[in-house]
Amino acid sequence: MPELPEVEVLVRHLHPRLVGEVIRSASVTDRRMARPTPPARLMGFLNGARIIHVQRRAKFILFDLQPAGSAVGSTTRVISHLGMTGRMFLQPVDSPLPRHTVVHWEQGDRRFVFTDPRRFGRFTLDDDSLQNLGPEPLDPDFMDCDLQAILGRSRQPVKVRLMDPTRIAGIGNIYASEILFVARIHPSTRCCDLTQAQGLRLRDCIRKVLEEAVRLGSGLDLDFPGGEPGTGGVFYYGSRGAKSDSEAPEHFRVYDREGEPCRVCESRIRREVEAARSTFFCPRCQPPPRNPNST
DNA sequence: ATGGCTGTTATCCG
DNA sequence: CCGGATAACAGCCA
Repeated sequence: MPELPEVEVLVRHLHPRLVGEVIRSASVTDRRMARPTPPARLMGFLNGARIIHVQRRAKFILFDLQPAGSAVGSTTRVISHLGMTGRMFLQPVDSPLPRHTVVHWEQGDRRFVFTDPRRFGRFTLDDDSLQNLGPEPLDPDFMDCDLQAILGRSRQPVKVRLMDPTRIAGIGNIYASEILFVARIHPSTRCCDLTQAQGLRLRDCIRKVLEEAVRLGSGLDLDFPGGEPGTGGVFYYGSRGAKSDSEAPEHFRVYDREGEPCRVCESRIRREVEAARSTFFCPRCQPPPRNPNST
């Protein structure tokens, strides 16, 4: 369940371990992940390339590579996405290749591995997905943006729009619910009915909730003793997928807590479906919007 | 055991 | 153009 915070934590983990390394024996085993780039072309770029930079944009992970034999300063960018089930980690080169490995290479004495059982992810040279992304919630100037203007005067529920990457980058299904709870805004509130105060509060809560999640995730050890997640540390720190509390440092406020007591007022958390996605909220802390015509 | 649910996003419709 | 539905897929849980 990688959303912005998980991807941010992963990138902070990978950056110092990858930058400066030279890629050997790269293999891209799934052409759907690489589409529309032919896997052979991608492997050609990877082999012998030096990793110059690893960064996050929205939920995308960008690898800037200096291909073998090319001048210093000329880089090629690989755009990757974890989809719903993607994982990236390093393992000893003599470890068995995990199931569902879609990309792997050797660097130094370790192997970089990208696994994705559901194969909703990407690993490609095609940068189209980067063209229409909204502002980054963790950028300093995000706190100056006019969120009401960004969301627009749409009748669409605010929860659905929060998850629209062309409006704001990086908010997925889990954090959309979490953010609206902290902002005390009902998820089905139409964007056009948001008050100015709600717009300001929502912007501040987006930042606050995502920053907090990054901070929680930053304490995790992503070096897995056996070379594979689940054998030691953890990558996903959501409520699903965690085998124990120690593997789930994050306690969601509302997500996946239907029927459980609100941590603020003890009302039962409710689940509703917006645009075919589960949405969780507290009916008391997040009252439905008053009909704007009634006053 | 079967079927319904799941993190994302691109693409298809009306 | 907008918004809703669907598809891509495997695993997990009831």
